[in-house]
Amino acid sequence: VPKDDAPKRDATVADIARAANVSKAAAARALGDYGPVSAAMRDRVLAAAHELNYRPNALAKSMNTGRSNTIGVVVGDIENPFFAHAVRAISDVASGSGYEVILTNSGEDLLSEQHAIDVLLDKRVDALIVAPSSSVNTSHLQAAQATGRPLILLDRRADGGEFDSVTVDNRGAAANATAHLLDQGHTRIAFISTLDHPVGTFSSSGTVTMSTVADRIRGVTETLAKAGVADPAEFVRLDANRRGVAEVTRDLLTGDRRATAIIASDSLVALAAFKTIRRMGLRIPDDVSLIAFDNPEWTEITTPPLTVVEQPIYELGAEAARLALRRIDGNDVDGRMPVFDTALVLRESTGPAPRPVAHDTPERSTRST
Amino acid sequence: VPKDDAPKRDATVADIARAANVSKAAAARALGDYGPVSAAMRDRVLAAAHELNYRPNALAKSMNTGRSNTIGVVVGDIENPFFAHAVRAISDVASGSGYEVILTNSGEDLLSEQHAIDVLLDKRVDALIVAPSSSVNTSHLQAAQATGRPLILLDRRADGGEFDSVTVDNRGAAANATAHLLDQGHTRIAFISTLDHPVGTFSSSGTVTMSTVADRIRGVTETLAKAGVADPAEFVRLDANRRGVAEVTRDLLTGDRRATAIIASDSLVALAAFKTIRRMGLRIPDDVSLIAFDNPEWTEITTPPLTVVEQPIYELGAEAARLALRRIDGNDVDGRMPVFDTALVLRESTGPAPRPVAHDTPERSTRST
DNA sequence: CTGAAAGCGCTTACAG
DNA sequence: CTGAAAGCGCTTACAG
Repeated sequence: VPKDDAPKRDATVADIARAANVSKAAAARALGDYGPVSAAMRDRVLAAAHELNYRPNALAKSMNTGRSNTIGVVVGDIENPFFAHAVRAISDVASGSGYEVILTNSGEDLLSEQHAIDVLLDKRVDALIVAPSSSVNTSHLQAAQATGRPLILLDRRADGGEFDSVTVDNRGAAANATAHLLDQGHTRIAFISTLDHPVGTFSSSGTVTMSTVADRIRGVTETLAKAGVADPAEFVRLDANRRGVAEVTRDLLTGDRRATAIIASDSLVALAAFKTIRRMGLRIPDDVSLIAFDNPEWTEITTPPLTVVEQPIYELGAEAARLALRRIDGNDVDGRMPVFDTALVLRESTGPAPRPVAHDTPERSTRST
Repeated sequence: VPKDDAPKRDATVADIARAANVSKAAAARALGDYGPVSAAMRDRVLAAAHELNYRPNALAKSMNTGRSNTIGVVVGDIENPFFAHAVRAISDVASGSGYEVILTNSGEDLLSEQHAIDVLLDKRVDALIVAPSSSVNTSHLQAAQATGRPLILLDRRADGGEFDSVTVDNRGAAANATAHLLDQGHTRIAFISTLDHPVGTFSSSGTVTMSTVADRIRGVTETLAKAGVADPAEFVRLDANRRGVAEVTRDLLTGDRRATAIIASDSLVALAAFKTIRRMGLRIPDDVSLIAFDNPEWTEITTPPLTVVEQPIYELGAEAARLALRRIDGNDVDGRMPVFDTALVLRESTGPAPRPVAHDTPERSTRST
């Protein structure tokens, strides 16, 4: 059997050194472009490297330098356009500085998130960007931070430590949306989110562990309370993940005390709610007003186009990446917790609240008085 | 200065061995769970590891084992729902087998793609899944394959080698869409794609380097030719990336010989075309029929809902990942080039071709009999 | 079952 | 500028 069969093994510096007839150290210097090498020697080494199809082993390099030029990212759901856009921004900034991104999906599950972070840490990523599924259960975040590697929270804050975070003013955003609806005469304003929340009516915001959602609920309920609405959290629904957005929407819009407006916590929820409203034969905004968090392009071409809360998603991701890079470089960061503003984009899915007359609803009338 | 300051350095097997008073080899065996260890020793080692917050260095492990438990993925654009969905599938399958995904965006740029592949190869990924931006310029793909690591092409084929690929029957899909339009009386059927193609009318399919697009063009033009349409490629437009979908759409729908139907090569193109058509004051499908490749949920809630070519995207990604894993395990694979079927989902954006009367078009009439 | 040694492919001091 | 040696943190044979 001839030995020039298949070159299964990758060429190494040693191979190059041998082929170029120089010491390993010299070959390594020429290849890695560090330390002094004579032009002649460099040429010989590079030629040999090219000849043998040399590819440096980044793993070996990382072991020595202690840096992997990699940023680990953990998001809730890559398929949510919000995260897709943010990840794109992170990738752009990272690769602009010679870093690669390892992406992981937590599915908004705490255990998956913990595992993902462990794996990324084991791979010795230089920094971690994570959208934590819980702002309460943060021992894994603290552990990650304890390794000394930079950790930046994306879109969500967390308790139990001094974490860098890049977020949006969710409370203000929700307050604005709510105020807009109040202006139009709405008081029965629903908020739908797809947390992995126990089925049932929302009781106190103390149980809401995702910071974005907690902030938005606060924005809604505070604004309603200030306007004199008796039970501001009456139409807050957080169990859309378990029950399905469709069912939650249907319930909200059926019965005696039905909601006249819905705020959807992301574009996916808005889409599902929109479909359900249509299927119920209700009109937007005549029967129900609808506001969506996030502003994907399709919200402009529905009938009617959607009123949305636009978030600076790309900036959010880009800033998280920049923060991470600065931390990696050991710089003490000033703006450790930037908070971006949102914009309420008024389109046609919001309108005056329907007059509170009992119209053609097929349910039995059970009003005492 | 006290030395119990900050434990900057990560704990290593050596540290654990020292703390547990055993040999490095024994500690390594207990930690790595390979080789024989007595229960007592294992307990002592594990306790020490826990105490010192030991995290195995996956880099070091990879150097020895030659496997990184990582799959490198290169897509054209993470923000395209097509790729987001496919990547999700890849992640699901990969993490189900203990693999992580390193994601890279090529922006459909050949140089970025080459660079991305180089970096991933240097990081010693165990396999590569790439959606090649060109099926002609494939030297980097051949080089990647020459390293011996599995390479699976996603969504697109490539010349110049025996590449595994997971694709869809694009020719058939386009043919079906075209036939449907022909049935409705359309003959001036446009196809719009956002390649980085030189501005100008499409001439011969030989210049189209992306296999999916080339296949779709073939599907359209062959079907038109078979139906007796004189110049089947007359309304093929591949320069939407440079000129913008809006401008291309406007041109197609203006003038004497205007298109009566448009096939959009992905949901992003469809969205832009839809907007433009509306802005022009044209009705869908009365004035123009529209078919989109891909079936994101929003296509159901536009007015009218879109007729789409649905691709089994998740299956595509999942199968690519499965193929990669099988290749990693050294199994010779049977179905090296699975081709999935698509489905034409009829909704309301396609209808009878408008009667060929000269209506209220504001341009000068320059027909010489 | 346990330990000492060599090696993975690089980089980092340190002498010539 | 050049080379020999040690080391990064593990795993892999190989003797006890």
